[in-house]
Amino acid sequence: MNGLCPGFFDRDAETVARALIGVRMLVDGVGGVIVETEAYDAADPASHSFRGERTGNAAMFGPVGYAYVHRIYGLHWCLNFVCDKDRPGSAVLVRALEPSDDLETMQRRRGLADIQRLCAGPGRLCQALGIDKRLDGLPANQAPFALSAARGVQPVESGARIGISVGTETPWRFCLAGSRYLSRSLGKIHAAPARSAGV
DNA sequence: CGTAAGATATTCT
DNA sequence: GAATATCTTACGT
Repeated sequence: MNGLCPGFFDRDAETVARALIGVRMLVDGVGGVIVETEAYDAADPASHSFRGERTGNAAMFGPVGYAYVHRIYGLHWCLNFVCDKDRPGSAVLVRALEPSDDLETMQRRRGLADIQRLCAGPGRLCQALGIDKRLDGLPANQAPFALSAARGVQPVESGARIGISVGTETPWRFCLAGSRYLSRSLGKIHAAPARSAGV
């Protein structure tokens, strides 16, 4: 069952990113409460949709409410939900959640006992929940996904996004205020470390 | 707490 | 063939 209202993902990326804070997300019964998200849209140079539709990001231009899963740095998975039915190419990246359901499975997959860091980051979250390419293009309101609405209004703080080299001035990162399960605390982000790959 | 290094799928030239 | 990337972990201070 899905506790989110029908038009939840119809709205713009910023609104959806904010609304996702406090939502409980499970994949095959494993997961927790979302505490950190980031918004992206087609006008955003940091977004995968910025250069238009390409092979691999088709889900981002598909119907809203679907998952867009991709690999980053060749090693880690990232989970997004497509949103904004009037502006194709918008999505919300799920960056961190507070583990609550089936902790043992997540700890086993991560090989880590520390609850605070189990899902504190996009790659960690995906590893803990077993998210991979199989889930790319699947609807968020069907198995294995299970999303249930947040209880009441959540205190949300916004700040600069992480891990991108452009568009860093857009404060489209959203966190549950005071949560201990964030990937990084707000305000402590030193601007664009960026490129340094090869020597 | 900060800086540095690692390792690979996908995309572009 | 080369460059890029919505990170993570490890280690030095």
